[in-house]
Amino acid sequence: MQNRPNALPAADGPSASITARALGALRRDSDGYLDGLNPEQRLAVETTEGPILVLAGAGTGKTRVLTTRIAHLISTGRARPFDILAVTFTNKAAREMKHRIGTLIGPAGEGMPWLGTFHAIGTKILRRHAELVGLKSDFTILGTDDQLRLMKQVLADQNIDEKRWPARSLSHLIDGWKNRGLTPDQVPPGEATSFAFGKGGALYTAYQARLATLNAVDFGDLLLLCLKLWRDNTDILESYQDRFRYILVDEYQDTNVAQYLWLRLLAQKRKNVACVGDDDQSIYGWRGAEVDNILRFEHDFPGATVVRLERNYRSTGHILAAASGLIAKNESRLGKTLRTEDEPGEPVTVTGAWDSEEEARLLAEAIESLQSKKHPLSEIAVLVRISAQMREIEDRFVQLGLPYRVIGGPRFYERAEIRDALAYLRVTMNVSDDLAFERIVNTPKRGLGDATLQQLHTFGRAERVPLLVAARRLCETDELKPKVRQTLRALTESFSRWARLVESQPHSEVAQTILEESGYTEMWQKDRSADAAGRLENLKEFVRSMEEFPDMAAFLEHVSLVMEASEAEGAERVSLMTLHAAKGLEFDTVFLPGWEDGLFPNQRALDESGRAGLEEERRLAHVGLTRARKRAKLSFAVNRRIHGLWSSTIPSRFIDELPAASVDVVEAPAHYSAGASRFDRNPQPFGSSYGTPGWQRAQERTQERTNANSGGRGFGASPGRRGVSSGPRQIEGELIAKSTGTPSAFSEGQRVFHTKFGPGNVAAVDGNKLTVDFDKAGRKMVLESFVQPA
DNA sequence: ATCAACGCGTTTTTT
DNA sequence: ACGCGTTGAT
Repeated sequence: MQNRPNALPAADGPSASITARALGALRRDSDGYLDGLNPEQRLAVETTEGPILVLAGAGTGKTRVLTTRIAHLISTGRARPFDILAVTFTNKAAREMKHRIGTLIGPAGEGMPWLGTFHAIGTKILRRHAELVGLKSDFTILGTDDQLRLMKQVLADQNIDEKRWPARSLSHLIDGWKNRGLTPDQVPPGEATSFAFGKGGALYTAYQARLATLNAVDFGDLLLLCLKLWRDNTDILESYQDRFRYILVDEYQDTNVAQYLWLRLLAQKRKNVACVGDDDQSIYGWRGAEVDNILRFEHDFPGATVVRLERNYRSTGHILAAASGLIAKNESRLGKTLRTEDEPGEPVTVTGAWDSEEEARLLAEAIESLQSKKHPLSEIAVLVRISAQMREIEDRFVQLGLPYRVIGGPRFYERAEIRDALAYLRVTMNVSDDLAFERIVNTPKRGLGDATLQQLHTFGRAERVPLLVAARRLCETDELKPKVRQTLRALTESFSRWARLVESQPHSEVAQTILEESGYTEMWQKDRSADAAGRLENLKEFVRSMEEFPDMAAFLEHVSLVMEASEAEGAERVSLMTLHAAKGLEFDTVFLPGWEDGLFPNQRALDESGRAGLEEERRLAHVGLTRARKRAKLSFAVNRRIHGLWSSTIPSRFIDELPAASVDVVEAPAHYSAGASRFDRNPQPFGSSYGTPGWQRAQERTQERTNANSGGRGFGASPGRRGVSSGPRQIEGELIAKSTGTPSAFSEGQRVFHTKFGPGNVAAVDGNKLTVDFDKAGRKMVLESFVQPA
């Protein structure tokens, strides 16, 4: 261990004098914020000088260390709030940190101007020096959708077939380069040729040029342009190096190369950089995170102190043992062993189900049983590998009337109506926001179609003016048809009027006016589809949320960086989310369904990234297990529908990797059971027995304990055939009826549901065509395959 | 302009 | 299977 207390002379000159530290110690005692830290945590807080890596295992008090460290720096007088740079990945994490610092040292922590996400801080820096990287300081930040639209334009400009070379791929490619800190001229020649017959690099250049003319940046640029700024202007770099006396980084294992370079440039001079993270929780490799950054820390920052936080304050012994045993199978890790002083608690359970539907049912039943034992639903979570698993589980919850909420669903600001509303505001605030203008020029429909837009583009490009200005000018000419000219003039005049309104009225009222006068609200009011009401609701919430900001510009800035919904908390509900969304959360009871090879570990991760992919999947499993305080319940299904096809699956290899002593195999209720062999990892008929790995031994152990009958052998039914062992259930009848496809499954007067038109009654049947009177949409002729019996 | 039919992709998700 | 965006017919 190279950990040493910071009793050695501080390399940093007189600022850390003995008296200063003695005074600090004095204040420290009175504040008492160090009380209750364990020795490792304390070391992590008090080692203020020089590079330090804090390896904080799950539930070891990571955030506490981070916030206490900041409090310590401030209250010992080593730094003032604005001397500290503290970066996080998500706005949520930044908010939480601000809040906790506030409770720790009171209002003194309020003014931490440099606590925020990489992107927020990058934005702040770029706005100050925009002209040095070819921007104006009021540049717009493009979201993913704008980025894609721009990408399409670039491809069209270069006459590249978008079918063959989709904009999405190009977007990925360029994002990948930006994640690695590469500007167009730095892209390795071999890679630049990999898209559209060698045009990859040229397209990147063209895309950047388009961004520049729009005075816009994408998310990657927020970091990349900082790098450029600092490399080209050493004096500015130095001013930031001096400004940030202490640097703290949260979730260091999630940093990508660009972020690493960004940090390294800033930390180079003072080297007071504290990175907190956990290599065992690195689960974002697929979006550019480099586990290597954390694995290489000691190499990158020679003489770094490494502190391991291994005492877990969250989970019981069995849960921790299961998680530790599993993660120990990974080779690329720095190595930590979590320990707890908590009791062993309940073993982790493993349950096999015949199919995913039975799995969902067992899961819901287990939750109901917990509920009846007075376990709060808010302390129960279901964590799935992929979102597609959610549907069946939700169906079950809905049937049982179990209240649940999905965490990390479609984000508020990504909803179409919100993006439309934002586009109106953006154009109002900035006439040259062409992308926003294009989005709403014909929303609601005003008869301004492609042809008109094309004209605007041509004119705008020729005159080098934004689309809105082009529209204004074109209205002065005779080049437009009278009708088009009139609507277009009305629109441009509206925007001018709204822009003036911004000067004189509260911004949320202006927004309200814009939405009404533009006909946007009306568009949704007229819309009879099922979700229109929800959209109007969202718009209302959107306008309301603006009031929290001083002005329109501040609001737009916030929105472009913060893509989160403010969801009502605290309701008594089960939480349902992906494993990724669960990072950082904890619950008393955690259900982990779908532990099957191919699903988890995910086949695609395996195919694309091989061993590294498997290890990342294993880390994901580790993250899942360590979310649980008291109970972790794994399950798998032996049959699952994948892309619509039923296929048989085998239990996840991760199950075998769990330490048997901490795992209980739980039988599904008897009437569904086809015998113990349901758990065979090789579910061919008459189960050819390949190895009989550890977890079956665990099963035997349980069987002894529960005296269960283990008489079965093989499946008795071919894997594809359903319903043999799962008992009579109505759902299956329905499925069979659907798949056998009788010609006239519907009859007059029947109640049906159409995905677009909602519920209605069948008025007439004609072969596979139905005439339906919909409750909201009126009488329509629809194909049978578009409706379901309701 | 609207709606049905066709085709495609389909892990995870933040900023 | 399913949900999407795009195409093609009215």
